[in-house]
Amino acid sequence: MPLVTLPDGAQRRFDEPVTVGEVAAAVGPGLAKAAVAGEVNGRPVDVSTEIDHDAAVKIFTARDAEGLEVIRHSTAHLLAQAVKALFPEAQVTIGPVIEDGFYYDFSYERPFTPEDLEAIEAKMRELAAKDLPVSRQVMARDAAVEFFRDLGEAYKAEIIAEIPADEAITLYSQGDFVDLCRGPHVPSTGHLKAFKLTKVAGSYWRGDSRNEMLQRIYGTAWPDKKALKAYLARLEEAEKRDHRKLARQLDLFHFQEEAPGMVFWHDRGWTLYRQVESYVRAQLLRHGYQEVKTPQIVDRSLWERSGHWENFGDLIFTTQSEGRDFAIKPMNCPCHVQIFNQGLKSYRDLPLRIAEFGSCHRNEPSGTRHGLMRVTNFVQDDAHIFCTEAQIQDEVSSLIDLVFEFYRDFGFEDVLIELSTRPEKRVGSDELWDRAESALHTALERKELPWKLNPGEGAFYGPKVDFSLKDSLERVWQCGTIQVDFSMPGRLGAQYVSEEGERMVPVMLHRAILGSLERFIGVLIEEYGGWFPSWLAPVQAAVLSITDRQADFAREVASTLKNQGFRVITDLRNEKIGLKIREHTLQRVPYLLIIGGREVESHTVAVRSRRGEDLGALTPTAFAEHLSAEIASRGRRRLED
RNA sequence: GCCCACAUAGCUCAGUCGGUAGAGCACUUCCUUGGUAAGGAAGAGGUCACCGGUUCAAAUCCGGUUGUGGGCUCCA
Repeated sequence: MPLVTLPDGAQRRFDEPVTVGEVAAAVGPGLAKAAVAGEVNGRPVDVSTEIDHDAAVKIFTARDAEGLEVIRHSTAHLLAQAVKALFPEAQVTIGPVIEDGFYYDFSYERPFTPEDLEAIEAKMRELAAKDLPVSRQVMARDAAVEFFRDLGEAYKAEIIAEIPADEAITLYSQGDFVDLCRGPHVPSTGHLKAFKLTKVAGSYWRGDSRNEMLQRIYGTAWPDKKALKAYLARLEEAEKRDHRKLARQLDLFHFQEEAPGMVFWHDRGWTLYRQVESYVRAQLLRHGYQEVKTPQIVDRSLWERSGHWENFGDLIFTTQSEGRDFAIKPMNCPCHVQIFNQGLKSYRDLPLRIAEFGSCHRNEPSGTRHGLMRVTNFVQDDAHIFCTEAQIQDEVSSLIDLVFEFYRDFGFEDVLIELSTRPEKRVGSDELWDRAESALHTALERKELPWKLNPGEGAFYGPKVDFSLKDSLERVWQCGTIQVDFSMPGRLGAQYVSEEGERMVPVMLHRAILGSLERFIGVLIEEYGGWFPSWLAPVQAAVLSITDRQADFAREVASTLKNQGFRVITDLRNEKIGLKIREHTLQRVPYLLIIGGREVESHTVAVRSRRGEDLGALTPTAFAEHLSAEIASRGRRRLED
């Protein structure tokens, strides 16, 4: 006699065990038809799952996040079914749900072509239209291994063989296709109505580059056609914000073949870069940092002592001169230790914060470069904090605050935090790692921020907390990082004299907040879609004349504003005002100051925002005051408001 | 490094079956001095990424290299 409690608190008693689908039917026929999965006492289940005890039951449709996830998962199975139907030799491996969709990895003798993809998608539609029932069955592990081995599915058999022997395995089948799966799944393929295969790619079996390459097919799935269309439109919009595309349109920077992964910054891009740099520099001053500059090329022996040569030797650019081997600096920390090592330090000097806009070169594996996001030559807003073990907690804690202050000032709210712990290949004793990891862990816990654990992903010298931001296509890029390092100061001979007069080895915190200025600016460009707030905009105002007769006054207004430190250009060309407005608006210049006969007469400028708003006539002084206030508030207050 | 795709004028792109290349915008010159998102006319502009092969003939077919894009792996 199960008593079923629904999410709204309503209860229903059934005389006999019922399925989730029957519960849905009891609520209403519409729900029964739309149900794709359910939840019994918090456990995700199929619509066909039987309930024989009192239980809290939820029923999911395509409109629920949980239901959509089931749809995507089931669409991945549909994809596998279609591939097996068209390419019987292909072997299935795994097919998880990801953001906005799913993928499935296949082992096949050749890569799938775009034409294959079309054929597969057509087959998927055909199978969905047949509305094949999806059924679940339980099998003993060993039997399941044998079952898949007989089918010639070596990968599936390998996966199952790793599940404990006493665990029962669930299999889902639709038509003649059977797959290992925890479920739940939609009751029948007819529930899969809006999907599209998006791309083919290679991927390694078990994500290990030593393994064979599989063929991965990506797809997206939605509750209905309208949502699918909206998603595709959103993708298209996001592509317009691609920083590489905007770089060309806004004349920010370029790359060329002769210097792969190294930026040629144009005037406007470099202006943006300098604004970001000035912001950081001002913050360094406020927060007790020294700013230093260290050499670009340093004898290889220093990198051998620091351990970088051993760990990253193949990625370090080198150069020889007069029989000496130099490394082109791949990072700044060993150099900062050299500065620390000059003169004997006292515990009174700690914490000592050494910052640098450090230009680094790394010969990244080909295939990893990506616009500004992953480059060969980049500048870190790097700093190393030398401190005692007792000071770690406070330093890390204020660093986390600082990271969030920076990101907020640039307009980022969506920050992902990860704690990465000791990797297999590392230096330092386990006891040191315990202390370093717990320092970061405690700091995060005290902030009560959401964060994710990344076991084994730390640097070779210490654990780290990473802060990541997303680009326009929701790709995640690591920007900020805070790392605790008990090893390198000792390796490189850093010491200070303690209160007791003993020589001690300091702890070193590595930290970057923006990460690389290149990457950060890449994300920044996409975040704003090129519509930078005035404090960052490469050009803050353009003075446009209507005819030649206003040229002198226009020049005068521009030079007055420039003398006050504003970034202003003039456009005195013999062109119609409409064309000038169009061009500077497309360049996203925040304010257009238009000068015709009337303005010359009244000593004003007609102000137009890049959004097309007419802000009326202002004297140059009044405009300057407004713009100053807007810049000082970092865009939180706009002249247009 | 691995898998797939791509590389044609400054930009965005077309170029069929292998027969020495085309558009729009931008650029230059001239006309136009026009009040809030494209005024008009004319002109110039290409070793079809690079190297090699097949062919009477290659932007086009084949191989390689480099770069770029989408993923995978990596990222101190």
